[in-house]
Amino acid sequence: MESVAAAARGRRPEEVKSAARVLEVLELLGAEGARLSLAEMAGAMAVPKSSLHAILRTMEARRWVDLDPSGTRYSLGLKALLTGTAYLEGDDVASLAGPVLDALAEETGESVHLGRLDGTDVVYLAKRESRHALRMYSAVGRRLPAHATALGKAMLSQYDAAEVRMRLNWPLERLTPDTVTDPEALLGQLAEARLRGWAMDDGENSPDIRCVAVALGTGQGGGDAISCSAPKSRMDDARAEEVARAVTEAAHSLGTLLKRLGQH
Amino acid sequence: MESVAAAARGRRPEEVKSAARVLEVLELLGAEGARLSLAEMAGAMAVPKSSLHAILRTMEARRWVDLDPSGTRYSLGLKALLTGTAYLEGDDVASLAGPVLDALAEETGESVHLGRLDGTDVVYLAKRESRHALRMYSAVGRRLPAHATALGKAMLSQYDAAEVRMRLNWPLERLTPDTVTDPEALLGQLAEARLRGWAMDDGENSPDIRCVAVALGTGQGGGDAISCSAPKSRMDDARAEEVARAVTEAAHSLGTLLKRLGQH
DNA sequence: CAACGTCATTCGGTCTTCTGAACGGTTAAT
DNA sequence: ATTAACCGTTCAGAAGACCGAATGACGTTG
Repeated sequence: MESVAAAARGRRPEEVKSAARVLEVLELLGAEGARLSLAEMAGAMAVPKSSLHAILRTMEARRWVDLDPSGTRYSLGLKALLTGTAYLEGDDVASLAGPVLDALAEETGESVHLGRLDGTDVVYLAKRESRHALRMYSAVGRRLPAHATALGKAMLSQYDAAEVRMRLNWPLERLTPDTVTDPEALLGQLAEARLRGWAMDDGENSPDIRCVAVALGTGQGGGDAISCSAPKSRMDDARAEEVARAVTEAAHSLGTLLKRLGQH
Repeated sequence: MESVAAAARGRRPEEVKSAARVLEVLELLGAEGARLSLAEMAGAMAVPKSSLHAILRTMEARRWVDLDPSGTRYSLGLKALLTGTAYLEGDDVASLAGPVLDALAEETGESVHLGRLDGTDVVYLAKRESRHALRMYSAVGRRLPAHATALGKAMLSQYDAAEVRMRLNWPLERLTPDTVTDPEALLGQLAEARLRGWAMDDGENSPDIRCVAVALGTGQGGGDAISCSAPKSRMDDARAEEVARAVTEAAHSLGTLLKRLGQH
């Protein structure tokens, strides 16, 4: 008894338990397709059913989660809609990026993304879909490990090797056979990206997709980057360089817009 | 002492306090522009600063809220992005509506919305912007009182008068000089909308904007509707009828898609 | 320069939530 | 029909969050 209490007292309770659990529920329902039962969620979160039950009732009363007609499966509720779009509206980069992304998507004809580095992950802030039938899957708000994406490598290449070693989670997670997991190989790619000004991903997070990305100059909050993705069949090396020029130009023009905004 | 405890015991604690507060924080930061200090939020929510402090620390650690460099103003964090888009992805209506809205926006050249009834409010699920320079402001996730929007009236017109009287909050809130707040006038408009198949809003939530809406046949979850909005200068009565035909057609084709999905 | 206003933050006693086991309901398989 | 395996839900003891006042750190104003 004593030892457990002492251990718990040792580290300050920096977290409010039920607050953290509310957030975990939202992350879980957001990540998985949704449609989870209370017992499934309790299992996934390693939380007693009875505790989660009270929390879900609170969330349901406020319409942050919905309950199936059957009363047994939870999904995100209508109130959850508000937060995502509100984040984007309040963000300078995301709200200025719209026209720039439109133009880049128009020029290249391929899928275009704006991403932000968050810890070891890249988060998609905005996208424009390719007009081709064959295109990559992605969604605003979704995360991928930074080391396996062009966006992530473009942003990581702004830091020096020591900093990169500290920021990433070693060993690196493997998503496809082509994911770069060797530290030296990754640092080599980052150095190369720094020199030439753009980064590339060659089937490292989804097979058959190649992607080219350029970081925005503004080091604001860890960094943002713009990318352009296409199936390998439409992105050979020559085409990649061509696309890289267009992406660089887009990143530069967005960077200029942001600087102008910063000076009022 | 006893009386307070007894009163508290009388009603079951249906809500987990800190869970509810987390949600309130998200709603507050989502609704206001954001950038609120701890003291401001504590004031707005009628919660002690010290209690809110612990909750905000939890939310910040998990990146659901961000703290200014100055360390004194909170805004929504990156994790908040996930929920909104995930809700839309998991929703059959919203995910099927894309092409239908595209076509309607193309055909009319005006702003087009998909909305859902939630209590007394309409929530925007998706939008397509007008190609005209002069256009209405709106955002996915935002709410407006149902009685002051074409979308809301289209959905309310599916219920009978008694049900409508129960569902709305009386007296009706006034948003503009033209907002209909008289019960009989509103019920009259709903009856008219039911007969002709579409509802109209004439500057009732934003001055100078007219809007035409049609409910989807599927009574699924309170109801959804599609609308088309334009400044009065581009939407006289004749044009409104023309637009109503196009919106009706779009609503019908989306309804058909949904029925097909329902039958597998 | 000092006094003030505002801000986030800490601290211990009290009250709430959390918890694990038991309950009643529904569906599926035997 | 009976069993079994889920589901959500309840309850009283135990653990932890909540609260108000006091503190420290700013930046601003007189």
